[in-house]
Amino acid sequence: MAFEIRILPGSAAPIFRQIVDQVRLAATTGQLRSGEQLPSVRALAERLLINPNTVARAYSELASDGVIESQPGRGAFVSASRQIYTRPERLRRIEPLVNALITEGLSLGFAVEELTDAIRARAAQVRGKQS
Amino acid sequence: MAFEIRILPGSAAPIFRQIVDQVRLAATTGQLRSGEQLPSVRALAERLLINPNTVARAYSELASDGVIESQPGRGAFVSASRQIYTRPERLRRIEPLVNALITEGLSLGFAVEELTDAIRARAAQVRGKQS
Amino acid sequence: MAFEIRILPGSAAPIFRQIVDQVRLAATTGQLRSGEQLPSVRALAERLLINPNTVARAYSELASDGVIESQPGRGAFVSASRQIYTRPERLRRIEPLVNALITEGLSLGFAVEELTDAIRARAAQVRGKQS
Amino acid sequence: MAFEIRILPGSAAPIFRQIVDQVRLAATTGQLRSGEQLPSVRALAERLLINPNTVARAYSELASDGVIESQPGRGAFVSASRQIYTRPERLRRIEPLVNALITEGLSLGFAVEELTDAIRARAAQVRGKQS
DNA sequence: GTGGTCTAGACCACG
DNA sequence: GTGGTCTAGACCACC
Repeated sequence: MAFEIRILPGSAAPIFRQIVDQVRLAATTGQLRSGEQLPSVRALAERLLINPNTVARAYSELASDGVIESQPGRGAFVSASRQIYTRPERLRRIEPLVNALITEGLSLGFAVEELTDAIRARAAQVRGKQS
Repeated sequence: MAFEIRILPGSAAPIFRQIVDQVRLAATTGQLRSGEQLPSVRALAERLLINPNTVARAYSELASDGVIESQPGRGAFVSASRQIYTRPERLRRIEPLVNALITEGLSLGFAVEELTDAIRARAAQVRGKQS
Repeated sequence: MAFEIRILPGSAAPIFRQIVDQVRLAATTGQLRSGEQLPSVRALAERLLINPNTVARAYSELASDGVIESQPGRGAFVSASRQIYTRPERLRRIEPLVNALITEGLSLGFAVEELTDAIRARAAQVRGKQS
Repeated sequence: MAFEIRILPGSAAPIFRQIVDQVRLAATTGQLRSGEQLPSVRALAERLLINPNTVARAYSELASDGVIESQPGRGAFVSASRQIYTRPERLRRIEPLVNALITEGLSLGFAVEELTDAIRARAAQVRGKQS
């Protein structure tokens, strides 16, 4: 598997959130294929040197979001990809992040073009990892 | 004053952060002019039905960010706008918001162009409030 | 750790400011190394016999100044040192202290050379603590 | 009189402190001569557009410091200049300002030479006003 | 255990 | 009246 979950120790984001985000993104971009098996809670916790509860919480959130399916005793598997949110719901979910970027960005003195450029650059980076 | 601070009770953002963000954005877009006086700590607390300490904390953060100047015994006033952070620091501060938008946006199934369009649209809205 | 925060009860400086200044200076001189963990909010409050909120406020200011990074649930750690303010902003921040020293110093009858000597002597002392 | 007290409205220093400092400095540098009469409390308050209580407080502090002598009904006069503090006392009084400048200056990334240069430059400015 | 936020209420300096 | 500081005590999210 080319896909490796990584925890950034200096990050402000909580560890369980980092795991959730990485798996969700990988599943969306195709880095993780539908049906693929994730490492077990215990194995991942050991590899990342973190508390198993933290991994369990991440998997639980992923399962309730429909990204993975946990089959007790067998493991966790990537779900068949599907749009789970309607377009209005997706807009509702992205809006606060757009607002935060605008507020912080303009206050820091960035031009709108600099922000959109940064988005494109970062997106290219992320997509580049796609296998 | 056309400018009114509003607290959204259901918001994930803490109250003091909502105040800071609204004042910063208003100062950036020119809705609040340099030299203009803000409502007093106690007055704003009363209007928003929150504790004066919460407002004081917001004002204190705005002062250390150079957005306002607090003059004990006199009041709080909007500063002349200036760039206080170095470019690397500004990039460092905007980066997590760019990452969050990309991660969440792509996971939700948005195309990169949809995200940059949303940024531009929201920025135009915000700038439109400028008096 | 050779580094010990101390509160001077008779000092004009507020408690949270004394903490901020001591940590900032220690981080600058290398007495506190990048990555090093600070005492927890509660532990330091207990040791200094002050309210945890006061320590929390000091840590929060240090974090927004880029001196430390607070990781909820993990602790507070010294950041890699970096220049976060533009040169005009740095001058703006040092100016009132220069003015205060000049005004008070000359009024007390010190010659300018005596003041610069005192600066150099004190700086040497401070740097000497470097490990 | 070449000497004019000026209040900087944007300054963080309290108004009474600004008055005290300017008078003390002027008396030390000879801009105000021994025996010279100061404006009356009411007159100064009117000219500076501030509360008479504030001027009265400044004069009272100056009088208790021996810089001026208030003669009820006649006005306030600059005292004969004299060293009122012993050298150890003068050092004791200047020390916290030296420490503050070092702490803030080094934390901001200034070199010691930059600080002493700033002191010299500012002192030259102040002395230049001398009549 | 960790840090973060909020409330309530007190006291101070300044104008 | 203004803002600034501190205490006490509560609740939350995260590990």
